[in-house]
Amino acid sequence: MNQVDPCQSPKKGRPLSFDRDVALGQAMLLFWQHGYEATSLKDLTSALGVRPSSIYSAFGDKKGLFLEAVDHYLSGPVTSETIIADAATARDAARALLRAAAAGFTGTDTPKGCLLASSAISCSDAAAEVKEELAVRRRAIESLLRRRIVHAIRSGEVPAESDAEALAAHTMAVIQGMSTLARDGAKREKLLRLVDAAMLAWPTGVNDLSQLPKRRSRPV
Amino acid sequence: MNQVDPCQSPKKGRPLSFDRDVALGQAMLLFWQHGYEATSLKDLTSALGVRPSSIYSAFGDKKGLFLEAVDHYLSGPVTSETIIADAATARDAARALLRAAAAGFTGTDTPKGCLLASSAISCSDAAAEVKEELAVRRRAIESLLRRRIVHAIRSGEVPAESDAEALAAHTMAVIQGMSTLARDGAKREKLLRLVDAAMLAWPTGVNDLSQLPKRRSRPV
DNA sequence: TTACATTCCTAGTGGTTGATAGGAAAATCA
DNA sequence: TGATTTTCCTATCAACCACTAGGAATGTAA
Repeated sequence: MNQVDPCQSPKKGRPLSFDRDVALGQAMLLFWQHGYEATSLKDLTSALGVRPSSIYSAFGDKKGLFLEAVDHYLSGPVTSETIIADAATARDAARALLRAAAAGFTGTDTPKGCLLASSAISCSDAAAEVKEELAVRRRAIESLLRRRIVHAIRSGEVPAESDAEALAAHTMAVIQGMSTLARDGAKREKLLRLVDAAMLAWPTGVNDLSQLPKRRSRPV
Repeated sequence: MNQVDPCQSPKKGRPLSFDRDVALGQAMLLFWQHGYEATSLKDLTSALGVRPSSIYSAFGDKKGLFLEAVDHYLSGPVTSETIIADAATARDAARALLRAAAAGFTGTDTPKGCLLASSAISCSDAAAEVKEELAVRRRAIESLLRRRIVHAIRSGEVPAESDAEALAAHTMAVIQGMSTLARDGAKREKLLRLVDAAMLAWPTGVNDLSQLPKRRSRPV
């Protein structure tokens, strides 16, 4: 109780010589490009301009730095969660996710592909925990999308005979596959056409509310 | 000229103490599970029961062993090439590829996922050549499928307004995405339903010859 | 039996890995 | 100023990495 925000009262000892968020951004880019295990401490110290002991005192160990870099990657104004929550329909949610992925995986000033999808697909036994942490985050996005589709089926927005789990898994598979295609050199325009092809897997019947005229906010 | 098959005339020196194909199979399983860089020479020598010097004299170096293991992985009675060539339609080719992937990525006595899709997605600069070799093989499969679809469009089997490149890329993305899903624990039954969902992206109009009665081999 | 060709085994190479010990430096607080 | 707290820098650790030199072992050919 009576605990003050430590960010308002300056700490006592020697201040950090580097910006923690900037360092995380640099580390994120390195892990994004080369993956978790292939990014060495030497790579990190060189890019961040920070000595090893400072990294260890600030982030614990390499795994801690990586997981914070992943959170840095997943944070931001637009996330999978906000995309799914803000979409008008479940189908729009999937399409928005796919389009955001196509764009994000082919940025001009970032590595190609997806950090979440490519940085620890295969690894040594020593990095098994890191791999599982990424899997947890991937499954969380898939689960969120699946629940959105289930809700859409219950409300009649999506035909009842649709397979929510399969639709969500298909969307996630396309996202992760696009990461590899982007790393292999696929251009953004190709990925966007891939997205259009993938979206044909979604039912567009009479039950698709997005095809119907909008209901007025106040009934007449 | 007058060169005899060296396999028929036994070589002179001390014979190999191990079966080369068996060793390749073991190496393939290790690379399949842990990827290229995370599989160490120690792992290989332990599993293969072969000393380092023997590995290097037989396969050159780690990269040579890996690439031969990849060829071992891609060889076999059923390959992507045979699947695409044997399919009745382009749509059947894609579906057969996807189903074979779903089954192959969830084998009970093999690692989960796809060696081609997971063993060198991200790597250090030292392994860039290996990564590119895998990308070449992935692109070859995609190119084969795309040409099959282009041919199908020209023959009227697939609607003319279809995007062959996008359909092929979508199929490859789903395959690579299923590899990650399988590694994350997805069961075969789930992947097969994912395949059914993905195949809904294919046009099934009046131009789909697979929906029409088969033409007799001899015209009446 | 001898010569030769090839492989195997032992023991190591230099280099890199992630991580750390110990003391100097830089800030606040009294 | 002097005490305290925290971080930074130098130097280094043991373990592991892919890889190899050199000689013993094991086969064929004459």
